[in-house]
Amino acid sequence: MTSRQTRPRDRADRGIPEATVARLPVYLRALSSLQERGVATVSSEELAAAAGVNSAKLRKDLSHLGSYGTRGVGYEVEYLVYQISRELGLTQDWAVAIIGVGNLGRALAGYGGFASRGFRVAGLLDADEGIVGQEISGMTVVTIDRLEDVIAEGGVSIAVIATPAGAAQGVCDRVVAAGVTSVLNFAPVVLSVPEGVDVRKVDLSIELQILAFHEQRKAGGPGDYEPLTSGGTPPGPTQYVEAVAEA
Amino acid sequence: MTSRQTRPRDRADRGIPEATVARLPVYLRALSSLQERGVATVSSEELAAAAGVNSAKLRKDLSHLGSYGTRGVGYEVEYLVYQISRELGLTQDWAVAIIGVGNLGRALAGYGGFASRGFRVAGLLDADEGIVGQEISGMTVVTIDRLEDVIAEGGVSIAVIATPAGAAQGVCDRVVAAGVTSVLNFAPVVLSVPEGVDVRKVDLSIELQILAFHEQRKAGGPGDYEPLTSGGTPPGPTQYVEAVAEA
DNA sequence: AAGCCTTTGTGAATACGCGCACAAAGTCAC
DNA sequence: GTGACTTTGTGCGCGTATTCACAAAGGCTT
Repeated sequence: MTSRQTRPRDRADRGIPEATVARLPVYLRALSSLQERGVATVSSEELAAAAGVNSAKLRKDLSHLGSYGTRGVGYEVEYLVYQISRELGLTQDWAVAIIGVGNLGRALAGYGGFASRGFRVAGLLDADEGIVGQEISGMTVVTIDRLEDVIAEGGVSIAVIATPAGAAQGVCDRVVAAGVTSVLNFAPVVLSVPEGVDVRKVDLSIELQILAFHEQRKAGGPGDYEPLTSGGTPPGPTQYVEAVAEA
Repeated sequence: MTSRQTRPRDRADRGIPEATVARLPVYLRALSSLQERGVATVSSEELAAAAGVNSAKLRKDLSHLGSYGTRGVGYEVEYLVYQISRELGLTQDWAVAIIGVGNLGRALAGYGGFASRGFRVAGLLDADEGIVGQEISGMTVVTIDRLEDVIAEGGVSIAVIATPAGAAQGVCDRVVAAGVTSVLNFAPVVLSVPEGVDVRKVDLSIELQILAFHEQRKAGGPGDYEPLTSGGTPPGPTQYVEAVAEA
């Protein structure tokens, strides 16, 4: 799961609910796919199926952008693509800096989904001098020392943090000080940022843990194992791992 | 953002709300960090701050697991770590197969957060014969032809799909047929699966698009650009890209 | 042992999101 | 031009999530 850390409330948001915003990219993807197949018009029912959502929800989401459908017919694919892109701000291009060029940073640098949506990688930065200077996906890795320069010169407004956990907060502080107001964080830490800065987090192991929870449920649930002290107070310094084996 | 595709409703869930489940891994991470620093006891206020949530929410979340706190004192870190781990099913270990060993698959294979949470990578698979046989993070990449074998022999119950979009649904069908009931999908497509199978999706470009939306808002919003035909009906086959330049 | 102080656990109020179901609006056939 | 049919846009009710605020519970000091 990913979560927003900042802006718990902000309903001067031009009225578009956060839940809707989160789904617009999904609709956009489905629409692009239809467009490639030469489909000109689509009904809410069809598009909803392609996006994996309820059709009433889809219509309500789209209604927040304005009335772009034709009753009895559906939505014009190309027009809708444009309207959603515009609403999401994808008609302008965004410069992003990727900080941390480990395995994940490399994967991100080569990810095609960025360029195709108007995101331009303005810099790859790393602290490891062994990596600095390497060529990754056609870009040369720059030393972290030049972070502020890269942000200023590239007009970077979004930073992607793919560093180890320990380095993330420090990097975050620096990019924010350099004027970045949106951060996509892959490091497994909760970043703290000043008011007005948006942070979104992607955490691979959290997703797996949520799946494990449901998987366990299907298999019978943790109820198989009784609570240690039935009902009661936390015991002293016990090895809880042993307790599992014992049950 | 990541989203659940299946199980829109399932309130025989032992009563633990989905929103709570999604936060438990975050608490667990914060607690582990405290544990490393040798902290024995933590108040809901402190832990909530570390996890980036409201303290009342934290307490209510934890109350769903039972009463593991001591009034006037707080929660015993080690005990809470154990209880959350147990609830999430992390006290047993889970075998996962990673399908698709591109940049992202490689990053996932080397991700330390898996092993430390009880997730064991039982196989790396790819369709590209040029990659099959390579050694990645101490594992040999196996051909996708042996997918069913790897799943059966490794006792895999969770599949991680990191293939190109076009291959994802096919791979998904195969892993489900082979008995996998939880799928973590990194491919930019909506997977369709039978009832009873959980799918979670992680989409890097969606996260960026959501950030772009908020970033645009801060900068003045898309209202700068007027709707094309003010108020009205979708026009014919126009180049909307031009329309932006014109505004 | 009594009282003060801290912190939990939860009732109650509020906000939010979802999906049904239907009226309004438009198309298409004849 | 008229009527039947399709599909949008949305009012409404329901369940879930979030937050506040406080009583109950326990520890600690004297």
